[in-house]
Amino acid sequence: MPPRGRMELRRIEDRVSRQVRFSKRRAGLLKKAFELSLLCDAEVALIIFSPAGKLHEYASTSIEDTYNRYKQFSGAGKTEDGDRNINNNKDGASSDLQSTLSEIATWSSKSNADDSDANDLEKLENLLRNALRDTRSRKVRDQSGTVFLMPSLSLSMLRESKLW
Amino acid sequence: MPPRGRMELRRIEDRVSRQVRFSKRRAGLLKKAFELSLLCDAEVALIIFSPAGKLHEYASTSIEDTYNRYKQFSGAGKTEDGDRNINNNKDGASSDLQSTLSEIATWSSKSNADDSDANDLEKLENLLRNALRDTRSRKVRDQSGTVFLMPSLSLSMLRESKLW
DNA sequence: CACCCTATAGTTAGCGG
DNA sequence: CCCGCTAACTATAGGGT
Repeated sequence: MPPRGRMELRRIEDRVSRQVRFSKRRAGLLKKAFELSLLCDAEVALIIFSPAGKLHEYASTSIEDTYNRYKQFSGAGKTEDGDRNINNNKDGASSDLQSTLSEIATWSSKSNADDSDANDLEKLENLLRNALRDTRSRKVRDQSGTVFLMPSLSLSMLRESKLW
Repeated sequence: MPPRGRMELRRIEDRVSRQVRFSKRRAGLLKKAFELSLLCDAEVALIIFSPAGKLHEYASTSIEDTYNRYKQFSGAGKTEDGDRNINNNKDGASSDLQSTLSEIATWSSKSNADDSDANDLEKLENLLRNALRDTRSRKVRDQSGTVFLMPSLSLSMLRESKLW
């Protein structure tokens, strides 16, 4: 019944309606931002001020960090490519564990893990999950160039366990 | 064909697929951000760094202005309470999480995660598993099977998430 | 503001160019 | 990367509680 006609793309005049729409769309936007960062391994920072002046935010790492990175970027040329691969690996996946661990390190340094809200907790959980998966799937090459998988615990095994 | 099965809410492993999805979802997110600001007269700032490190942004006014407004705000009228009680542990398990995270942080700072041997990797894996277990122990399931988090701040988003 | 509900507009995964 | 396509999923307007 609702989205029956096409939505008009212009400011909603009715204050009540505008506020309601804001709440719903804000939630949707935050969710999308979260999904983008998680699914695509992107760094996202989102700041929203409601028409009433209330602050809402989302950050895959932290608003400050991302803003600083933004400033550096826009200050220099925007054409530079990946600056996140400190140790330039050929397969790219190798640096993921490292960056994930860095995120966890940053997270833990916030030192409020015990009082975190649902958002933060979920974020942490995903970081841990990713890191765990990376440790398991990590490929290692010995001197002869042979590739083998690092240790233990298969995914299916973990999935069956009570941990998951 | 397209979204045939349900989307799994976790990092996309395939690099090509991840990049493609990033492009599409980035466009969608930017559009949503624009619509929110226009329809609801909200001030929105959005910064996105692609997994490859490329910058994308949207701002209803300007990134700088909105960030400055954000900085003034942070500390005052935020909707979430900050980390004022750093040492407010509710139980013993909480501090375990914290200390585990610290270990992981230390571990990551060794900066050779990619080249570590099997023993170290296994150690890391155990740390991650413990931390993950701790985060999960905070989740509660009611009689209807609905899952929610102990530290409140309800999030319908989380409830609908396929992560749980 | 929170939720719930429903019909429908909008978004998008996976492919092919 | 962009563009198009289609099926299938998601977000959401409007209304009620």
